[in-house]
Amino acid sequence: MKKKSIKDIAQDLGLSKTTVSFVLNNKGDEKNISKLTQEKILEYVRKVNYQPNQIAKSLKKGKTNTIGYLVPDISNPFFAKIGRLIEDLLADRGYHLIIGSTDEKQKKEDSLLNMFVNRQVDGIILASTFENTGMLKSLAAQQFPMVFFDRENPDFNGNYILVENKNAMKDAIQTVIDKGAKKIGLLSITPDIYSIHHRINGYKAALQENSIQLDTDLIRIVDNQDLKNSTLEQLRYLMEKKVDTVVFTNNQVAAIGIWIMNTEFSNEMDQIRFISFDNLDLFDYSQPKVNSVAQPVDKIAKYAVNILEEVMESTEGVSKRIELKPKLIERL
Amino acid sequence: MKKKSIKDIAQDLGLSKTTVSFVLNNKGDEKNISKLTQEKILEYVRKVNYQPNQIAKSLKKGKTNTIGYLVPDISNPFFAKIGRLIEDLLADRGYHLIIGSTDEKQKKEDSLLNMFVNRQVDGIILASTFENTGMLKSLAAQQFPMVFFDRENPDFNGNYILVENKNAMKDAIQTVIDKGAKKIGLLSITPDIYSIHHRINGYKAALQENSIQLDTDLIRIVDNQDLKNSTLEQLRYLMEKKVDTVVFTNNQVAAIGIWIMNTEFSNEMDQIRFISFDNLDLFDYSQPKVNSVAQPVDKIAKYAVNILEEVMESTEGVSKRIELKPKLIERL
DNA sequence: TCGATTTAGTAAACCGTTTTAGTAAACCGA
DNA sequence: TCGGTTTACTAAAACGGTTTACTAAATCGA
Repeated sequence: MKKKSIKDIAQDLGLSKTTVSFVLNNKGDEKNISKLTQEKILEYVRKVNYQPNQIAKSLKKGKTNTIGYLVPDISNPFFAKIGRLIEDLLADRGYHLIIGSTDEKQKKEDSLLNMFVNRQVDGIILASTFENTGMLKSLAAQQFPMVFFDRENPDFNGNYILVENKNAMKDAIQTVIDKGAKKIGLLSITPDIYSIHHRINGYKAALQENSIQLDTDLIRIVDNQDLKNSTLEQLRYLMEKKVDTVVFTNNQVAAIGIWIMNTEFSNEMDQIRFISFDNLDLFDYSQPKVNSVAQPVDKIAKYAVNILEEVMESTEGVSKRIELKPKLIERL
Repeated sequence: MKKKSIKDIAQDLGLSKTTVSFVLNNKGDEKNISKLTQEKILEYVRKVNYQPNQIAKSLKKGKTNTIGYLVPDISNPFFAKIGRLIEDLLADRGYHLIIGSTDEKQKKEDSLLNMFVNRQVDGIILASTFENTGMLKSLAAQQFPMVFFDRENPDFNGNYILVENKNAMKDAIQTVIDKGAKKIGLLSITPDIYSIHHRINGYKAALQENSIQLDTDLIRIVDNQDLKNSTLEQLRYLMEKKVDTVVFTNNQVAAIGIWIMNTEFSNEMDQIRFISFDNLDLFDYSQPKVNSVAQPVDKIAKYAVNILEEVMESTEGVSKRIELKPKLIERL
């Protein structure tokens, strides 16, 4: 018994496809289909458990009720959590999520964006690398519904859900300076990412406000291609320089960094303070204690979905920029 | 400049849709389209950056190149990680992932499965709750390509990628018994989940093999609806009973459990050993040390994709059951 | 040079919906 | 009883591709 289509149902009942379609879309009354016929159709449909083919529907309507979620890595707890929140918010509105992880690679990002568009997604929520934005520019030119989060490209007009990276980082660092920190090292992935760039600016601002001489040697960038070894190397450098504080600019370096501290430099741990942008569950357990900046993931998800919805509905281009305040969690 | 369709291209070039379609699908030579015409089409297509409408393609071909990924919670690190691995494996084969989180709720699971089917996904990879499997049974009856992982329903014939829950749990508990553990408590989410059930059986088997009297009072089940408070309550009970070891049956209870231990029972921590099924990053940092059972996520993903591919290609029903060995990580 | 074959294409049906533009019959008021 | 309105429905086009079944012209072998 293969799947029934509207055509089959119409045939079985001696009616036209049109009539069946009207009734199934609750337009029976509006279109003057008799109660009797309506009931007949609905009952039959129930009986054979008819399920409409969404693909056919999408083709005709030009709407797939699918949203693309494009992030560097869906298994990164930050992106996974926001993904889940967005999933729930969208499900209530009848949308579902198709995912793509870019690994911060521009080529992957382009090809995934292309994939999304070919699949006729109704909108995209994304944390873009903003490298070589050809594809994005073309989408923006067509007014394709998109909402960016986590990262910004100021040259690029669009909808942004961001957090106050600079200020939050500055405040976080102030907490350790208040406790006597003098030599503060920083460990980061590439500052090409806009949010990271701003966090580093926050670091610099904190030093300046406290009249601590900036030593650019203490800003260590790890190699994304070889995160583990590179982090070890850079941490070793900071340890040799006898820093009293290590600042991580995102959860990725923080997780690996603390793991390496625990395994390689466990005897120096108690002299050092840690700060991380992004909160991780493990900070609630980790030896050493870490002061962290927790991003307001619920709000990010909520704004992203709301604004995307707005963009999809409006005809003229929407362009909003929302900057949320992260929460500082002090554990030191 | 709106999107060009094959029809537009054919018109622009004074050719038929058929010819254009043949060339775009690399059937030019096979279908005897002249090199000249082929080149003309390809060049024009490149120039206007034509992108085929996948929805139309899917409708005609009855194939969407989309796989459903159905799990209790995509933001659970275990499911997020496997999701990411599957995403990559499938991307190589031209497939993409649409996701759904069930929160272990049968109703959500059913409606998401339904959604997947309506959207004509080509296959589903899922960790099912196996509660009230009406929808699943009907899918299985239609030979719908599905691969289950993490959970099993022995009444239910299908493809399973599992881990040796019972043995792995037994071995993990043996490590603490060898170090002198006598009174071992267990904290778990509902044992209705098959994998959890087996892990608890492993616990029982370990006690039996070591002639430790099973005290069912030390098996504490937390309330899924109110995880935090319930875990606190159950841990308090175990502390009062003066257990020397606490066993967590999955990452969820482990994460919350250890957090509560750290905050509420920090002074009793050093007398207690911990075991967790599922490894978490935080175990590499956490005070106390935790012996954990790490699931072979790479293998799970690889097998899931390979077998799903096999099922999708074969006409007669495939039914495989693969049981993988988890890795015991000793930190105590 | 003639019939067969090859070359280079095309028209139209189809996938499963939605939607526009109808129509035939019943009803209704004057 | 006749024209208009309402009721209850339908045929066919459309969405954007793929595929089957054709055809006209060129080429080829004997």
